Amino acid sequence: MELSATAYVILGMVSWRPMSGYDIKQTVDGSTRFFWAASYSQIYAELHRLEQAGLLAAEPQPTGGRRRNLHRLTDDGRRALREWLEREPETFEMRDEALLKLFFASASPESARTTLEAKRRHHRALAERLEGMQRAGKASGYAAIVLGYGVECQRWMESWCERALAELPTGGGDPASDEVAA
Amino acid sequence: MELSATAYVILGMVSWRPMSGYDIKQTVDGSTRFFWAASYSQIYAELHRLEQAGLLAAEPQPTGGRRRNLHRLTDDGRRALREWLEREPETFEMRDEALLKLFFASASPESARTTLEAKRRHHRALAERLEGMQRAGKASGYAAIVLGYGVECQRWMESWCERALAELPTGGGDPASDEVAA
DNA sequence: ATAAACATGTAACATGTTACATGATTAT
DNA sequence: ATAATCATGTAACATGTTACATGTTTAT
Repeated sequence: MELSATAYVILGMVSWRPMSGYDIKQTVDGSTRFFWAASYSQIYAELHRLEQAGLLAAEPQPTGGRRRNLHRLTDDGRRALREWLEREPETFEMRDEALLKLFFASASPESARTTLEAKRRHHRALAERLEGMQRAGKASGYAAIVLGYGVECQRWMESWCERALAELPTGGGDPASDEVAA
Repeated sequence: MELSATAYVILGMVSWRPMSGYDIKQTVDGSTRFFWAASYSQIYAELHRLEQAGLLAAEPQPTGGRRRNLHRLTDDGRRALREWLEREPETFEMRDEALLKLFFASASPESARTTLEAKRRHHRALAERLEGMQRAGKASGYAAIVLGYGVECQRWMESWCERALAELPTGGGDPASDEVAA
């Protein structure tokens, strides 16, 4: 049975404690979002699929008249999570529009500087947000290790932008004619 | 008129020189692939759309009986590319399955080490490939700047994995109980 | 001869986002 | 009262991948 990586995000989250779909979304937004996002529609759809596959069990826990389903791992679910953890990670993707713009900047050399400045601001803002989470003691254990990665990675990217800006030729000139050999 | 970022990859590529769809795919695979990938189906579909929108013009250039279309930027196409370059970059995404596995490693603590080792190997291999491209003088100008980013970024990630491995508690113990506050 | 590379496309599928739709509870 | 938050879903759309389909030219 093939599961999407997003399914494993859900299995991993409920391995900590039983959660509702809403809880999962909040926790994803406050943690894995920076290296693995998920929307409500995806979460609720996966939740139903995992239920049907017997990897999760739902317990209705209404608060007054407001319905709520608490999802918990079944034994099969815990086994599936462990098997996934023990397989080699496959997906590593980056989509960085700023890098793309810098790559093609020869079509508008003045854009290189503003693109790099925007990228630097982006990484700084994200780094500060993640540092705030560290200071607030939001994460512990492996989650804290990954949070540390996030902070350092964003700071590295920010400082790279600073270095690149310093090395950029002033006056809008081209850093040698640009091209990639096919 | 809203264009996808992949459309701008195509506009950017043909801004260097007229190319066929096949050329574009080869060049993407040898360059932007690491921060912006594109498949043949996407490229040919976008090519038709850009043609229809008047941003590209196709020139049939068959080699004997083998058909081939050379695509070049129109004035509108060059304008669209420049306008895009001058707008703020928006998309910055990472999908890192290794980080996800590390994040949930408390469900199988022995997996943390093997996940980190796999991630380290991945970054090293990619860094070496990109360094090979640098040595081969594959890129110049802005493309070379971006290639430098790729190399340094992969090396940074590799060295982070080494540090994390060194700090990982031996014997499969948990680095404090893990959790993220909602 | 044969394989690799050149060249263009379609169809089916998978994944993921945004907008829409609904309704309850809690805080101001 | 009213807004924010909790809570669950559907529908339409956008994006992107893989497999399939076809045929030519060049290198071995």
